[in-house]
Amino acid sequence: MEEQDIIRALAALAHEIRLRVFRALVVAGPDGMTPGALGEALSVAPTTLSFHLKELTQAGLLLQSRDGRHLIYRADYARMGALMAYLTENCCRGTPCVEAAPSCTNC
Amino acid sequence: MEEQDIIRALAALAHEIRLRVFRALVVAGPDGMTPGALGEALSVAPTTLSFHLKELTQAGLLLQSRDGRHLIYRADYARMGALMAYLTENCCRGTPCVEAAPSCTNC
DNA sequence: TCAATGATTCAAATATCGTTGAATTATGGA
DNA sequence: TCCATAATTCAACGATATTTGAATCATTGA
Repeated sequence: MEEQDIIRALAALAHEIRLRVFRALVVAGPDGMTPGALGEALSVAPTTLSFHLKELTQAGLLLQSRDGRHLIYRADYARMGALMAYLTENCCRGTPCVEAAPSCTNC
Repeated sequence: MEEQDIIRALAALAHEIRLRVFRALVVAGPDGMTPGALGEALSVAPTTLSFHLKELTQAGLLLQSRDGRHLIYRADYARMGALMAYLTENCCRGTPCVEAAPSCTNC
């Protein structure tokens, strides 16, 4: 991932609705969720949700597919992994960082 | 870290200048850097840099101290670690995530 | 105390982001 | 084909964020 891709992904996640949408989809797993289900679960208007789903998708964090008249959004785990790797790469160059991020070992 | 803290930190990092400033300070380590040195290294005007340093500091990602007439900024590794932990916490709930983020094991 | 240096704050202009309702596209079933 | 459903796109408005030069604050050394 290039610097601009990282910035785009960070910007996409740096919004209350989008962060909640992304987390909901991470929890939902491979089955993903429809905009209708997400909108109901998070109490977000269809138009507003559509705008944010587009932002997340264009940032590369979500994958979209269709099932009949439903669209299905899923978290792109590989992309999230790449973002984590980029941040971790810089985070772990110095000694203090290793001590400060012990949770990384959970992976 | 609360959701709002996470959003603030992500928003702070989601900007070209601020991401470069933060990375420069991570590389600089405990000694930190002055705004003058950062401005020269990254070719950013003093006023603009000051604005972004304030953003990063208020987001909790930087620590500020004074040495004579120089200010010294340092990356807050603990905060960065907490941010990584929050993202990792959600990232690692499902199986796909573990496979997608192998670099986490470098920590 | 005064001048010089390092850095920030302020105010104004520009650019970008976020929300909303109305209109539009896509699909499935009668 | 026609209607209902699921979701998006469009346009306009208001809210935020970013940049810039001028002014201000803090500190050191003469």
